[in-house]
Amino acid sequence: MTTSPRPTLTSIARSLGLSTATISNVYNHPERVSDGVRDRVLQAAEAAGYAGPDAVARRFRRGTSDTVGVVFTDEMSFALADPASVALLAGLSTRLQEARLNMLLLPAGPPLDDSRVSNVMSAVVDGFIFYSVPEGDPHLAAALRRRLPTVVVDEPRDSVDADWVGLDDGAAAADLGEHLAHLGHRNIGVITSRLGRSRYNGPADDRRWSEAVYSVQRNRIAGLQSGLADDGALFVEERFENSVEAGADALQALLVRHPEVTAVCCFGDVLAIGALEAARRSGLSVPGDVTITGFDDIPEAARVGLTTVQQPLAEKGRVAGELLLSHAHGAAPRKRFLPTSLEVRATSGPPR
Amino acid sequence: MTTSPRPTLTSIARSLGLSTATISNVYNHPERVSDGVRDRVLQAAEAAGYAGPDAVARRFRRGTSDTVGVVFTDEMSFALADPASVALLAGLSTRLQEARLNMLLLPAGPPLDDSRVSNVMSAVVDGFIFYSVPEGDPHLAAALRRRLPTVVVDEPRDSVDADWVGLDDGAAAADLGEHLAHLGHRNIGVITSRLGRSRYNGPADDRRWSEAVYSVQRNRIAGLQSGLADDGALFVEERFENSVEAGADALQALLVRHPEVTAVCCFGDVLAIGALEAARRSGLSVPGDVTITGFDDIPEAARVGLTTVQQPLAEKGRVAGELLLSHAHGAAPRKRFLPTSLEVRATSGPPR
DNA sequence: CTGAAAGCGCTTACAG
DNA sequence: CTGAAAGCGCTTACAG
Repeated sequence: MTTSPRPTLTSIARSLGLSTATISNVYNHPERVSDGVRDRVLQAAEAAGYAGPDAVARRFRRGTSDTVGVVFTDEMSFALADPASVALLAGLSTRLQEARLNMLLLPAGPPLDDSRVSNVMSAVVDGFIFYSVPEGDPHLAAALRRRLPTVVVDEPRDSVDADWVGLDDGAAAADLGEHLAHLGHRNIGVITSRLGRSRYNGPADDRRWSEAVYSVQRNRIAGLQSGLADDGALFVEERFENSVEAGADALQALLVRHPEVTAVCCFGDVLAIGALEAARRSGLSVPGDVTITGFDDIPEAARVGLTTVQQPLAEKGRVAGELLLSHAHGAAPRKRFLPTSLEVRATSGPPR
Repeated sequence: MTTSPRPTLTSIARSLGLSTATISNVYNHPERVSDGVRDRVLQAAEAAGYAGPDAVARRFRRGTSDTVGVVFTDEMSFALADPASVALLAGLSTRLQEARLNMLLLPAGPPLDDSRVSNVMSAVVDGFIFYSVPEGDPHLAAALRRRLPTVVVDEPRDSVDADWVGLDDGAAAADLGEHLAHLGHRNIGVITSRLGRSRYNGPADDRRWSEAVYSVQRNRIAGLQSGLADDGALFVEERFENSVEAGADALQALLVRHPEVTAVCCFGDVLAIGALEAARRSGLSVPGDVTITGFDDIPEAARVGLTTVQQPLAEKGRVAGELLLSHAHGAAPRKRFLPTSLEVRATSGPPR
């Protein structure tokens, strides 16, 4: 409205013939200021359109941001499309809100456009949560270089000098493998989201495995294998995206390529729900014609009767927040394993 | 590791006998610096554990934050529990990411603890998105006072001098009312999330309506009423939370209180999915015994065959971002209505 | 209760 | 290609 330059604490002080310290006190320590002065200041501020001390300047002066950066692998809209990551976020937000910290969402973005600059370097935060980024992620490296408290969720687990929370994916997958072996399955399909950095959809051959940078998937495959009887065989179908559509598509491809498959493990409930849809559309009965299992146990899993590996999603977020808040500089990295459990429901059964 | 004070641009400059301008240039305009100097600086920085110019100071100096604050009604974990708001967030993030802006999540939080301070006042942002906050929300008022570009999504629509994007809720609900009237329904139950600020679960009586501060719900009720034949009657059940559990619970209560009800409109798919569950558990067939409809059209709605009002959720987020980015100071507030459509699926039919 | 002054860490014209 | 210097808007001891 006014065309005069934006009002500042200094300009208010000058216009009133007061010191900046007094104006500052009106906003930060009102009890140190006399009522008369306070009212005059507030009134003048109102008139000048001054909404209080500038947020950036105050943060700068204070040296703290009361904000935590949350970094996802690539586009945020992908992360938000999976109820599993959203549940994690919800748990994290609960813990951070208790500490009156805000969450800054930082998409790690596609590679790095200009070689050196990451969002992460310029983010105004007091710490970072990294959610499931690949090994050797440059954003994570950048965060670590800033020497801000940093917690990694899920992956990478071992290759990084930071606190970590996640699952024993190998053991969880082994349980699942045993369940399937007991039911009598020998030829098992696997639907996994991306193993490597490059966009690829198709069967995961040795080359894909050799460039795999997502350790969670690697550990699950190894676990499955170990949980199956010795004669169990795994046929892995990879999709770049973790979506219902990708799951549906992958199931089709898998059954065409490997008709001998009697059970399909999806490394995420969202993929499994897609697989279930595809099976239904193809007229296949589940688990009669094919057993389908998931991972995560999102709310919809129970509603559709999906057999899945339950993991405490919100709790994982809460623990991530806790690790961040209790971070001690220079301490050895802490690794927190959360329990999983196999939820056997209606989509798994013996092969025909 | 080092116990020396945290390195700064100035300390690096001094240790190298260079000016701060040169160090700054190494990070911000590397092409202006000779290779030799750049290498020396980078090496010294590495050795000193200097990760580049301090984010807060740089933001302060630049006067911009490259960040947008997103404000929800109360706890963030509630917002994240509804796929509808998550889809909105995803759409918003898409648009903001294009503009290389980050998202800061700001829970509006329970009332205000200390009377004057809102998260919103101290948030380091260049603008705000408010998502579905009640009329007279103090956080929204605080944001407006900061004179930062602000966009309101859904509500409040009219009482606020800010850009807005949302639906014609009245018209959408009227369509739904007509659909139900055509099918032959006369006694319609409604399940709505909170109407007022106070925590209340039960039938929405006149007192509740008189203190209603969420205009979306008011408009939907009015629309439903107008879409129904003159002899149509509405029985409204209110729940404070917008969750599957609340929907299930509300359906039970509604059918006990009003056995004459043959159709139930839920003002959110999440509530509807809960209602569907409750109906199934009670052995009621849908739509044979009771018609159930939703609102939003989240992905799960199609999968369970829910008749619902479709709204373009991600698009709404994208438009919100667009309005924010194209905000012109002092311009008249813009109001963008997005189209809705009635998706008639399997959960609605004629009463028996 | 109020004020004078330093300084948080940086970037940006500008001069050389 | 490099440097000297101003200044972004604020808060905090400290003195009075």
